[in-house]
Amino acid sequence: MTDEIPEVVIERLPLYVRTLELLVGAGQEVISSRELGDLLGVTPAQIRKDLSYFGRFGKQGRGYAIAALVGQLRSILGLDRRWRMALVGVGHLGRAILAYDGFARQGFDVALAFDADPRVVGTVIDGVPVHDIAVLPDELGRSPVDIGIIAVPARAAQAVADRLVECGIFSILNYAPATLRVPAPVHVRTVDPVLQLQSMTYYLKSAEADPVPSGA
Amino acid sequence: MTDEIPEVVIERLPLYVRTLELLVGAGQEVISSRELGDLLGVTPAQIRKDLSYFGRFGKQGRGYAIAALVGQLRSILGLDRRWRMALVGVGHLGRAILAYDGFARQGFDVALAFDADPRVVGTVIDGVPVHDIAVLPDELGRSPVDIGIIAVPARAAQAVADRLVECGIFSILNYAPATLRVPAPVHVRTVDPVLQLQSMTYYLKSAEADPVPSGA
DNA sequence: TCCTGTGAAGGCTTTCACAGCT
DNA sequence: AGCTGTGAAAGCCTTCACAGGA
Repeated sequence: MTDEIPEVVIERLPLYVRTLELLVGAGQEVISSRELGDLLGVTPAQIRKDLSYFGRFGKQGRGYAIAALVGQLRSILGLDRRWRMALVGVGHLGRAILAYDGFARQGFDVALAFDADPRVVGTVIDGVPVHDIAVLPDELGRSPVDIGIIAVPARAAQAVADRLVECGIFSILNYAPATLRVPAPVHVRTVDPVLQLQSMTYYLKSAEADPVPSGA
Repeated sequence: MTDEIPEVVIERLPLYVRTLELLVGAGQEVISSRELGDLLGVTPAQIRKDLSYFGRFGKQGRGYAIAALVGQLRSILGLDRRWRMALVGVGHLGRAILAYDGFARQGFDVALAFDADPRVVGTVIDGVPVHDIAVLPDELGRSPVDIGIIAVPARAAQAVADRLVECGIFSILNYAPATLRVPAPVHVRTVDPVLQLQSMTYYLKSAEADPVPSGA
């Protein structure tokens, strides 16, 4: 009964949370949709509509009590608990992920790691044990996680995704430059800065051809 | 006269290019919109519609000549040349970016770097000279770049973005967990895996409450 | 027969605009 | 007066469905 809230709305909520938490830290107690919209670069109507999917959090004439709203949104998003993640691939990128403390600071713990290279299997990196990818099902059975992180070469990414799905993983954060096909209930988010650069160049190119974008 | 091609379309083109290049490498010469759609998880109609914004690249009854299509798309996106980038922030993340060869392999060169820390200013990391952020305008005047990469702490990100914009930068790849406000002609793409995790947990949470997603 | 290119339809998302509460 | 919550309108994007070419 996940009553059809548009995915775009869900994807904006973390943005609201982040900015509201900054305001809490700054001591602000109340904010209007207009003010929050200005900070985020979205329209006030969009903020009000988004929030209205989940309840009535505001006070007419005043705005939203920031601390209370943050609490509600964190609870809606499931950010009121910690989440366990398994990392697959401990090459350059995987190691950077293990060394990064930003996930843990936000409640996401990398609990275990996997790799195919026998030279790293059995080691512990930044406190995280590295297992052989072959024992993925065993280890995830013993020590279940909520989220899988893929940090392997593109050519291996689909096979890893398939295995994670087989192990009952429903959420995948994919760092490989590959399009992953997964069954419907599984969610994939891909981190791919090259793809992002490759779409920005379209506008750079157009701008060069037409240095005054307003004209003609 | 950038005749209003929806941004979502532009953002899909690099995806098409990537998959088509894989097929070229595998020796395939022709592909139908249905086949490409299957590989990418999008509808054939969407692929045909997207491509139709730019021309008529297909042959009825046959499909698209892959090599030719890749060439067209790369040219449309501006991927038929190299692009110069400036990195701001050479902390952990910035160094990982400098060490990463994936940008250069795709035609994006980090030409120079900036930081505020006097201990790194003047050094050369992975072949890239690190300048003081204070001389950003001078250095970019001397050695212009097309794209700025922000890899500084969130609290400093907006100020860096403002400076890059002042220096005439129109494209920014932002790794800081911050919402950047920039004037209209400037494009920002943000890389923020935490935000992506924070929206996936919504679905994990719902699934736990309702283990059989299909039921009433 | 197979598949593209494309108007039209359909569906989804954003924005408007205002009743109603503080 | 100020601001929310929300139906309705507008706008945008995707999908349909088919004419027409190979």
